[in-house]
Order: sequence, then structure tokens, then C-alpha cells
Amino acid sequence: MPELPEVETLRRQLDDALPGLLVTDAWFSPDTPQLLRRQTAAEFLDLVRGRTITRVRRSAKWLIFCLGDDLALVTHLRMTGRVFLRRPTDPADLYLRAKLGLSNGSEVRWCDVRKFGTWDLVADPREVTGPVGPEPLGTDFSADHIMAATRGRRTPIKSLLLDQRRIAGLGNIYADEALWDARIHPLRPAGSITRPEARRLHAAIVSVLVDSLDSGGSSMRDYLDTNGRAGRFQERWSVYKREGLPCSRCAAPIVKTIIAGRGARYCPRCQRKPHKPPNA
DNA sequence: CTTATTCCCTGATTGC
DNA sequence: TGCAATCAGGGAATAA
Repeated sequence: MPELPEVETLRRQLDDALPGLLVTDAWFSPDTPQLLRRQTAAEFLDLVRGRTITRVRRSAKWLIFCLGDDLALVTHLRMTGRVFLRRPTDPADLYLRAKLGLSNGSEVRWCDVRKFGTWDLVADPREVTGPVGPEPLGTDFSADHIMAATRGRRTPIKSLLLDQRRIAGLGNIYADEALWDARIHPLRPAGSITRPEARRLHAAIVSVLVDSLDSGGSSMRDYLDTNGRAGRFQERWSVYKREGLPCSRCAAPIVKTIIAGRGARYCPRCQRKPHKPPNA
């Protein structure tokens, strides 16, 4: 699933290639009417044709194509979305759902097996993203922020890490990996996280995201970069998709449980269970 | 405001 | 071996 490192890898590649180019064409597959949510295909084309891509930004897992200061294409890959930079003569890509033609003859291809991805053309990206928490690799993310964001909350820390309003960009893979690194059980009530634990969690989140970015992200089944290349961080997962395999710290078998409808993997020895008060 | 659940979608995996 | 049921999890919508 594309999470922060994967979307940021795409953003960097797109921001290297696209600024200064004009949008010359747009095409949408009729089998994915839910992709473009705020316009018809014809309205979209009228609004973007001839506009210049000024930069490509990211907020949480949203990938944002800026078309000047007053218009932005805000996209989300959800689970199986892919963005490729191709030439029209390149071989076809599977599950192509939309295309943008560009003034240098290249094209942006949007592919998505499961059709969960979205495009929204708006003046201000926040109309689409809503409130988004601090970027974990930005300057306003800290152990203090984790303490403030968790106080008084009884939801499991794993669920809080997935809440984009609290911290931006984490998904199931990196939330599990960061909690393992910090030796915190995913079911721990968020409000019970201590300051030393918040420091460990802060360091773990930054570390796992930086390491994944350095590896070009994680490719399990669907993620590829704009050139169609896979990332390599899946080779370094400590818990994700490793249930039954030995923990690299203590050799205990990694276990999987369900938290808030999502799989959660952890080491039952390194990440101790929430404290249960004695009855009565 | 909070937290939990269901839904969307389809290929891969699991179970019988 | 086949075929149906289950799984995967982004965020939106809904419920309480």
C-alpha cells in the first residue's frame, strides 16, 4: 500500500520531471466513474488544458499536482494506485484508468486495479484532505507532539498512528514497524504512552520512514515508482507480513491480531501487552 | 468532540 | 483438482 515513503518517492520523481510542462490532454476510462469526483471528464479537460504544472506536492498520502496558485489536482492512490511517466509509444500498462498528456509529448498514466483511487480538482487541497496532522519528517513532529496527541485518548496507539489528523502519512506497514522498533504493544491505550515511550516512538517513526525512503519504499504487490521499478524496503520489514517468523531481536514468533479491522503484527515478547489491573 | 464499524473493489490466497 | 469464501487496507460515511 502506498504510504508516506512510497508517495514521497513518486512526488520526488514527478517534481523532477513535470514542472514547466503544460497539460495538453486528459483521458478517463469509462469503467472507473468514481475516480474523478468533482467534475465530468469534459469539465476537467476544460479546466486543465493549457495549464502549467508548477510543482508536485505531498500531504500525508495525498499526491498533489499544482496548476498555478489557484488550482490543484489532488490525488490519492488508496491501496493499488500506480502513477507512471511514459511515452505514448511505450507498452500498455494494466488497469489504466486515466491519462494526462503533457506538452513535451510524455504522459502521466494512472493505473489502479481496485479503483479506490481518487482525483479532485480544487482551488485549495485542504478542501479534499481535511485537517492533516504534522508531517513526521517535518520540523513540527516531536515526542512532545506525540504526548499532546495521545493525552486522554483510550484508542489503541496503533489506531491513533493510522489517524491522519494526528500524524500524517503512516499506514499499516509503517505503524506496525515503528511500534516494533519502539517496543510498544499496538493495543496500548494511546493515553498510557509514557514520555520515554513517546521519545522512542518518535525516533522509531522517523527512522523507519527515512530508511524506507532510502530504499525506494516498500513493494509488496502493487507499489511501483513512476518508472515501473519496485522498492526494496519489504526486504527489511521486521513484523509486517512476518507472522510466525522469529523476531530479529528475541527470536519469539511474530503474531498477528486484528485492531480496528486492520491486521496488526507485533512481537509478543519485545512488545509487552497492556497492563491488566487485577479484578476488583 | 470521541471511537468503532461498514463499505467500496478485485486479484490472490485459503479452505474444503 | 476446482470453486467458493476470505483477505488485503486506504479513507468516506455512518452509527452511537
